[in-house]
Amino acid sequence: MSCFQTLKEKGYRLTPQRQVILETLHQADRHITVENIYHRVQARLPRANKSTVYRTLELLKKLNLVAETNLGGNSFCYHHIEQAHHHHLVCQECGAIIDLDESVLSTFKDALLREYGFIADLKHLAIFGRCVNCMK
Amino acid sequence: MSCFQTLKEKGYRLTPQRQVILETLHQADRHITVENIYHRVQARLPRANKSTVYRTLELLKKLNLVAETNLGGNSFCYHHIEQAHHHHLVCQECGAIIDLDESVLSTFKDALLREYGFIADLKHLAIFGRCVNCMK
DNA sequence: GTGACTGCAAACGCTTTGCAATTGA
DNA sequence: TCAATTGCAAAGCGTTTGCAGTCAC
Repeated sequence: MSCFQTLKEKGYRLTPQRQVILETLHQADRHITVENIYHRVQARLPRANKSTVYRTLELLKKLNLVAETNLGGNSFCYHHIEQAHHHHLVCQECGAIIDLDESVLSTFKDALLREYGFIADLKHLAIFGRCVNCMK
Repeated sequence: MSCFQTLKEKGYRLTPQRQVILETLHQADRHITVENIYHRVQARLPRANKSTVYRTLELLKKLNLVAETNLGGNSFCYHHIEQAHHHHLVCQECGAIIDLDESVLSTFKDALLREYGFIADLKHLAIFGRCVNCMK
């Protein structure tokens, strides 16, 4: 996996814990909570500790390998940064989470740059509202 | 203040604590943290307790009188919902928070409705990125 | 071999809750 | 009056940290 290389290149060690956490993030095709990551890691490395998960996520965030998102709960969600969809429409009624393509945002980003000189980093965006089904 | 009426109409009591909290939210022209609200309330009601602030904010949220926003820190920010600016551009470099007008978002919201049938509730939006000054 | 990394346990900060006393209507 | 509301203290929960032992390189 390419992120294994990235770790090594930057001088970080490729420990089993980090491998499993990275693989977990890849396998989870969408957002995933710390709790969830921890459980999946523990299934493969029973002695693994939650602090390691937190510390690894912090490292991966720093290396821009994962993105941190607040989807409305008390805890954060994470996803691997190479994934196709980086944006979420979160239905506040049924909790559905719809992936949103980058392309939809381009005109909006352009407007922000034009009007405010602001370079929007929309990797972590979550938009709240009500989905099609709940509008019926 | 109109929100005093709203409280009463819905059968809630207008206590001094709630008055002061509401006034504090009005006086704070922008987002304000629980900690900040608490300090301002305490200045006027020395015996006031932080749980009261939390409980009042929860009530006001339920009544749609205040909006809760996560501006990136560990704690949430609040602002009175009648205010003109509901959106924030948060500079991840210098921490600057720029108010963003609703109008900029209208085309974006329209696109979401058109493409996904999704009614976006953009009252609480915070957009991360880099501001003009930090781009120099 | 050695410093980066981990597990453990304890601390931390924000938020919530149970309960008895208080108070607005 | 009396249920809604408050203050207080304690618990809850996600996250962070200090440290001694371990392990990748």
